[in-house]
Amino acid sequence: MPHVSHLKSLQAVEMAIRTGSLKAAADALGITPAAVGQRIRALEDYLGTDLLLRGRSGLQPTPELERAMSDLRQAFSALERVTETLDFQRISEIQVVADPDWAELWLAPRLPAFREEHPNILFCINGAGDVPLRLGAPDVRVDYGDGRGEPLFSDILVPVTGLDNTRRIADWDPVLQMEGMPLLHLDVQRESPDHPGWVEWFKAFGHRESGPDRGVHYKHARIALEAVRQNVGFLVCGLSLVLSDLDAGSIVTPFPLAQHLRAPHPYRLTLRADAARRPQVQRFAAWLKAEADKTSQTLQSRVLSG
Amino acid sequence: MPHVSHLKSLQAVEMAIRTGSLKAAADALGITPAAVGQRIRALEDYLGTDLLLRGRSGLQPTPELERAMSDLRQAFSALERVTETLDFQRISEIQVVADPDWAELWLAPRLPAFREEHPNILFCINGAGDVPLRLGAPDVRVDYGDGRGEPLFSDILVPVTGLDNTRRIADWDPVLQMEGMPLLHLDVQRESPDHPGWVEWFKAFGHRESGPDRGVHYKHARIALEAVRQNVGFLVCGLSLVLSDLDAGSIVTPFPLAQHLRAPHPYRLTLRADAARRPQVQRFAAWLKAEADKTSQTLQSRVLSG
DNA sequence: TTTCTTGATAAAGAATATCTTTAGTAAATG
DNA sequence: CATTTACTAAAGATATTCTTTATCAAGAAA
Repeated sequence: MPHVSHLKSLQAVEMAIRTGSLKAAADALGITPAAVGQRIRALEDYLGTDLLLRGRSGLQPTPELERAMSDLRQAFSALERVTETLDFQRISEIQVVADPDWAELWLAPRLPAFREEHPNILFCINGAGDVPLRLGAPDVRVDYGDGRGEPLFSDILVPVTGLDNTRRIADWDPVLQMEGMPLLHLDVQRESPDHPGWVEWFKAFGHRESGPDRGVHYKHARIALEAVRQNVGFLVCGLSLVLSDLDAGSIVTPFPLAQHLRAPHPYRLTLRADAARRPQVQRFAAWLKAEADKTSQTLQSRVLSG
Repeated sequence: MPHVSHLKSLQAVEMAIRTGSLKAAADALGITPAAVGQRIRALEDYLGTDLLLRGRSGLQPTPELERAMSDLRQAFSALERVTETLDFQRISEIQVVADPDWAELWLAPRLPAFREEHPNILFCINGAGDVPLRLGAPDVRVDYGDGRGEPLFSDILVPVTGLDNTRRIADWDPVLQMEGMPLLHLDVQRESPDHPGWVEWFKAFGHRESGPDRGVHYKHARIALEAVRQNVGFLVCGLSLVLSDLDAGSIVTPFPLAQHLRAPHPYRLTLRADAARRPQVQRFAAWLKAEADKTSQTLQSRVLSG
């Protein structure tokens, strides 16, 4: 019983004939043209026969190969059905627990792009999503802090406000511009030194001397930002969480971005050891890191340019 | 267009189902059971689904795999037809030019074993064989001498004779036992100092003082050995060329093998650069070297043990 | 039961196969 | 002609794939 060898070579040959050129085959297979050529030549060497006529602009099977082409096509079309069948069934869910503000304001707007590419992957994020919460440790955690876990990115904290409020600043004291302005805070900003807020910002950059901790406190950044959009007041907030608002113009940064505080800690990613083996989780993690890198870049350039 | 990945894993899965066990699949594929398990698990990990139920004494496809099995079988049966078609066409001939005595007496008796394993490889050895001689340099050369080429083995030269002649020795002069005995020679032994014969042997070990170069001269060792078998006389000959005769008892070595001459040169193998790329030639060369090594071993142990 | 055998699995390192890179060639195109 | 395009060659880097070795579990035999 002759067992089949040179599977990848056969695949390359089939693809080369199907697409009509090594380059096109290479693209289809996600490798370089040189690699396709090598695969094919390996088989040709093994057989001691040429298989492809590399004619001018276009490939042709030699008579030897021609006799096998029908079965070859059939084989790979069957294999494609196999992978399609298997892939289709490969539903997978990922349980995510993350810092609530980050999940709502950074992850949520980015996730649809990932889900479009991976419709088989279902999510449960902080208990809500496609699938119900499961007991036990989540597959993926993203926490703000100095614990373990791979850093994703470190945020930049800046004052933000609604469109109308910027004008109000201009009308007031040119030095202590924020004096008397309505301040908004997050609960964590008074509860934890890891979350700098107005108090720290005024200390660093001035603009106000009295009652830096006065004003409304919100539990969730999303709610606070909603208030900001409605010109309720001024909030110190992670720049990464309002990038789309800034682009849309629904929120503005009233001060130069050079006047910012660095978040004391990064957001950190941890995978449950068990889950880290699943390719779906690996892909999600890789995507998270890539997106986080993009955000890092964006934060950098924003701070530098304005 | 989803291109097919994990080809080898799919092959392993198909074979495992077909044969009913990882071990059997491993044998069929010519690898170890552990490797089969790894291939399969790689795919299972990738998909995030189990594919095989490793039940007690027998494998079963999971429902997920079951849905793909039909196409999977079809794919690999088509691939087997492909390789059969291609393999069938893969006739290949190897042109060999070699020392005639070596070719007739060493290569010829060993070659059938190789040809059994490689029925697609046809030979033309010194102009004769499956296929006619072709013009130009041969694919493989085996020469005796000090030229270029990889040494195969160095021969050991000893006196040989037919069964009946051994008794005659015992009847004669206990010191100069060979005095008066009929000597056989090869043409090359008088024409070339690279081929020691009786003259050199007597000089080294005694047993005769007069007319060491007297007697019949043969062109081919094969003919000379035929005469030896018929008790025509005594011949100094490469031990490697008479191993099967010694085993069969049709020829004997009348003196202790310790009384031997070393051939001044080894047999040497050279491949035409062009031909060396062909896998068939590579396999033949590898086989030659392996057989030569065996012969080396055999010569060693014979000389030492008796 | 205990012991032996067989088949499957895990981990680690070795051996290959495979890919990318870089450079170079020949045909097609402007 | 000069340029582009597709393919090829060689070398080194990277990954996969395999073997080895040891262990485990289950069934067969003592």
